[in-house]
Amino acid sequence: MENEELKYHYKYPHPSVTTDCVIFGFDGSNLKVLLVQRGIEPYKGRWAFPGGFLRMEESAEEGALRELREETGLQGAYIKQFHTFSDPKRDPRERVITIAYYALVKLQDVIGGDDAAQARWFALNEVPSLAFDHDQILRRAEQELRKQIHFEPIGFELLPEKFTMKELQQLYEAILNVKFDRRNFYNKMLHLGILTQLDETVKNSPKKEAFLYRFNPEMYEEMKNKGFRLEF
Amino acid sequence: MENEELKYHYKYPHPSVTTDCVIFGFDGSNLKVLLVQRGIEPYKGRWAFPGGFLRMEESAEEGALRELREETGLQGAYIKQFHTFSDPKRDPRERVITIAYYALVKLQDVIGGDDAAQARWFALNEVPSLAFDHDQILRRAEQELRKQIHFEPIGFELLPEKFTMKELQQLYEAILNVKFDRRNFYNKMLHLGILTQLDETVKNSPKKEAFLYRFNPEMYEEMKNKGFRLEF
DNA sequence: TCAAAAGTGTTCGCTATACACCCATGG
DNA sequence: CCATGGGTGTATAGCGAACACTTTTGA
Repeated sequence: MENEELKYHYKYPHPSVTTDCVIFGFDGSNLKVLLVQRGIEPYKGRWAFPGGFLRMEESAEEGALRELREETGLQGAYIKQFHTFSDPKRDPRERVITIAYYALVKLQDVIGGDDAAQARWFALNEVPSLAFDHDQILRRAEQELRKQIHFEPIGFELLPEKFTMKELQQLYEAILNVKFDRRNFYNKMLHLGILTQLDETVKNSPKKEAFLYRFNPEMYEEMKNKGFRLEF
Repeated sequence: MENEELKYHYKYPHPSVTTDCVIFGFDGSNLKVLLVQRGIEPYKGRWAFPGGFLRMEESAEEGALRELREETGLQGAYIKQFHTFSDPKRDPRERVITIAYYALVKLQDVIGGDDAAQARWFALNEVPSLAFDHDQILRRAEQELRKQIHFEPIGFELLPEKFTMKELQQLYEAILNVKFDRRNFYNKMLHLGILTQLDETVKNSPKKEAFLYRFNPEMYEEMKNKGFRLEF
């Protein structure tokens, strides 16, 4: 018998279970996703999301965080489970169910941290055709991110500690795929009370100096208890 | 060797995968969930959600629909996947990952359809302590249902074809756990344009006759394309 | 005839939107 | 000195929340 390595036995067939992680980043203007290039068949050479098999002693969330750490060096990023994909034919080799997460990371945290070569950031509108059903997973991730941002200021996970109002606006515009009036966006955000204006300013390149802001988590918690929604 | 029945072999350990279905119904006043009583250990005698092992040739959605049909006789109900629970210790016997769905059903469709005895409707505030991590699953299902109803008029899945405005209001109040001004609720719903007022009236029991309404899916589709949100 | 439930309308205030103005800086 | 970008303010319209009135029916 050829199967001496197959030492785990079950009465009924069991699927394999993986986690996949759609990693979103923001470069100041556009949303990006981090992809890795597959080195083996199937779909060798095609790009895909970082991910891998779930270990027996870890939860899906722990598994997703572990994969994230292994493939990008990121520790304790914000991740959110958004869907489990279970089409019996989604992997040509065997039955594989994947629990999909999206991660929101600060771009500068991961630049250089990736093992180069096989990992690359892609702008959302430049993503090539992906391995497996990852095209579908990406569409779903975008959709869920868009929904999520109506309820929680998760956008801040994508920005550096200090950021300008313009960057914040461009982030929201990139996620929601709309344009806002600059002045109305300023007013709305300031009146929400979840931003702290810093004394520092920065002149990114253009003409006038711009204030830096910081996200204020205490304020946010306070407002969430009173009940509030981020409207856009 | 004692394990002649264990005819499925793998190189690495595989978890079991199940689907569980939180079935919501509405009796005109309160939200209810359909539970089944466990006949075997572990948690024998405790109540739990209908569910079972996923077959290798079906997707999770197909599996959830199959379980729903087998346990309640319901065909083609509205179901929605909302979370996958993967705590390694959530089942004391072995590693079991469950893909959880909630179903919205019209109460009268299932009354009598259940195999009696071991299936029962519980009002949400009368649910006993459940088997496994099903308490947690229920809390999460309620939460996700509440979120979902802001984006889609899924409430109509819980109502009969024809319903009164009061019933619709009580449904929203039950899901969101708030109270609305009756007159404002009328105005808002009518102006939304997704209701069709019928000529028929009904006097449920009280004093005056009440109009019946029907949900208008075409209108809804049209409005969804233009972009709209159900606000509450 | 009175209380309860249902249908319709009115008013007020907030806020989202559209838009105007001033200031600072670099070419 | 002017074009560009950043910060702040104002007016209007629309909508949600609060509330009033009328009608019907059963006790």
